[in-house]
Amino acid sequence: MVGIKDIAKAAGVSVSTVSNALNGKKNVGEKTREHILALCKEMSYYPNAAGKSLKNGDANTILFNFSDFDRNFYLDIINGISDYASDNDFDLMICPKKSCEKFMRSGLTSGCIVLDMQMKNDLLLDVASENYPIVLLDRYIESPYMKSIVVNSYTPMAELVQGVIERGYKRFAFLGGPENTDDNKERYRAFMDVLDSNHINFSGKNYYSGDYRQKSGYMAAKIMILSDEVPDCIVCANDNMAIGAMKALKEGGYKVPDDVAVTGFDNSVLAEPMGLTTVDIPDYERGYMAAQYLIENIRGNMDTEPLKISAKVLWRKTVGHGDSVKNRHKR
Amino acid sequence: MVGIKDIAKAAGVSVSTVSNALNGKKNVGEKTREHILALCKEMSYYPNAAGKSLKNGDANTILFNFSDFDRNFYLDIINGISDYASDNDFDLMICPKKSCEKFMRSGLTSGCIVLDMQMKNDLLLDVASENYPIVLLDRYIESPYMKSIVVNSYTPMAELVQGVIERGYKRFAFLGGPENTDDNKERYRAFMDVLDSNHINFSGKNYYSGDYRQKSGYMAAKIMILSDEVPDCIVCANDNMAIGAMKALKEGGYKVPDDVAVTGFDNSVLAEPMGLTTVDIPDYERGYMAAQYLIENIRGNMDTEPLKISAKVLWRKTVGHGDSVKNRHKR
DNA sequence: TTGTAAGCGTTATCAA
DNA sequence: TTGATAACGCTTACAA
Repeated sequence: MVGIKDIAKAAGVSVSTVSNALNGKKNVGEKTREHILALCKEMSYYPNAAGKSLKNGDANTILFNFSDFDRNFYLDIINGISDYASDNDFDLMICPKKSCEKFMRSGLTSGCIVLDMQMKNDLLLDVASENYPIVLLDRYIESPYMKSIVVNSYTPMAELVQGVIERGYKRFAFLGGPENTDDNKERYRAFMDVLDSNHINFSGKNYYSGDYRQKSGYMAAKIMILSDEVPDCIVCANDNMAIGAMKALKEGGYKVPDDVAVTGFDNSVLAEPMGLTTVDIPDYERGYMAAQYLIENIRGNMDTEPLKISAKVLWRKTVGHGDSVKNRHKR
Repeated sequence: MVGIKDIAKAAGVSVSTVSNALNGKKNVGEKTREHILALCKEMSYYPNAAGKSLKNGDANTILFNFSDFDRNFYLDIINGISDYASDNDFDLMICPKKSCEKFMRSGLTSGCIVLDMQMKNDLLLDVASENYPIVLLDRYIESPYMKSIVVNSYTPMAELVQGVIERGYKRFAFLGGPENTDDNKERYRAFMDVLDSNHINFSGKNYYSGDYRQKSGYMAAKIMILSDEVPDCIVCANDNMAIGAMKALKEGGYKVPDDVAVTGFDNSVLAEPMGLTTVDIPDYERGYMAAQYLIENIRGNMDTEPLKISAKVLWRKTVGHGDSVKNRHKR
């Protein structure tokens, strides 16, 4: 691999002059600079990042960590991060969980955006520091070096459930995600609060526990059908599970929304074409913001005030009018 | 950041002993080793990757490059790569186009899997070398240092079109992807060949050019409708465009498959829930294989024989029986 | 079994 | 305007 030395030799100057030329320092003659730059291009020289980072510790690279490959909104988030980072001359590295700790601690990156429940709190608390700020998505950890960006799930979920009730639906099931995640808890809390304030009873056996994947939604709905406990409306903690549930309902001969209404959360790529009523989370935007805060924090303007962003209910055709459901019960 | 020196000082030994202990060299006393390892854990020491890679050039990291954030099968591919890499003690770095060249040339990675049409041939030819093998997905470049893994689109597309014809469909439109991509060319070629061998005429005005995104499929179908050129069957070069086309058809009051049949390609997450007839490409598997070949090539067992992998037609409900379409024409 | 020292590619300091 | 040199954190001969 061609290094700075080779360029120096070819140009007949010292390595420091080459380095200065490349980094836009002004202590180098115009002619020399041009000559050097031309040579670099010609010999296709690229600075070795390891040497660079070793010397000045400054990586100008941010890390994004994720690992649940089923949740395809990641691509939008990455897109947002990527845009902001490259506008600010930061490189972006993306890592699945397995390699992530290494890259966080290796000095190759100057900060990290974390969206992965598998990353343990202890680890993050240990890694985060003055010189290695972290931005958390969908999660909160108290630390002077971590900023949280969390979607306010409560408000839109409350609006959604209230709207469903107003449309005449009465008997609910809730299909939850992983129980340890903050977003699932919040979505469920909103659901319960609205039912309470409408004096609608909800018994624990109508809570079904899933993992945000289609299959778990499918299984949950299968169980409802087999045990003859199909409700008026299945409120799901995300779209994937809602899609899974719809599939099972269809197989079981139930019509959505005539027999059962279904709601999701996320507005994933599937939601719009399937007509799923759901909540839209601005993924590109939160990726962009995450990168923005991270880079500011790296630059020393530490801001770790937790941030809530808002999301919007999208009414689509998987929720109709409860009346039709009532008719079903009558017959 | 705690470095090897700090550990050495704390353990009362030299840095080389620490290094030897960490790298499992046998010239270290049992007691010393244990003591050192314990200290590393305690002080949460992690080797600095820059120093390491600078010294021995050997990064044990592979790079995956992509950038079209709309194509969500990437996640499956990444999953496959990630699994093979971590089973073989390689780290995985993922990069959008913008940062990719830097990471290829930085010495931080020892090889790259490329799935991004925006990466120019010239660049790849320049980067690839004995010490930096590349695996290309969906693309072929002649080079002693690059291996291609390409999906055989021809056979399944031919099978698909033949099947559609046998079901009674006669008038076709083709909705193509980016014209410069090999996979689009091959899909179109198969389509044409089968039409030819069935003596079905196809006029150029029924070729619509898209970019693999939903919107372009939507626009194309809108145009068909507005110009009253709706065919019996729209064969699309990928699923996204097929979904877009279906949306436009629906809005225009056309029923799939009763009025028009639609086929896709990719078996994306959308295909199954929407009942789209398509071709399934084993994404996880090809990611896995790409990682496998790349790592073998890095290890010096260079194999650059281009590889074709096969894909399978999945018949679903967006293709019915051409008879119903014929009825429509009669009325 | 352990320590010393050189060197990987870069940049910063200081001297020429 | 340029060049020599030290330093970054690590590994590896080689010496002790």
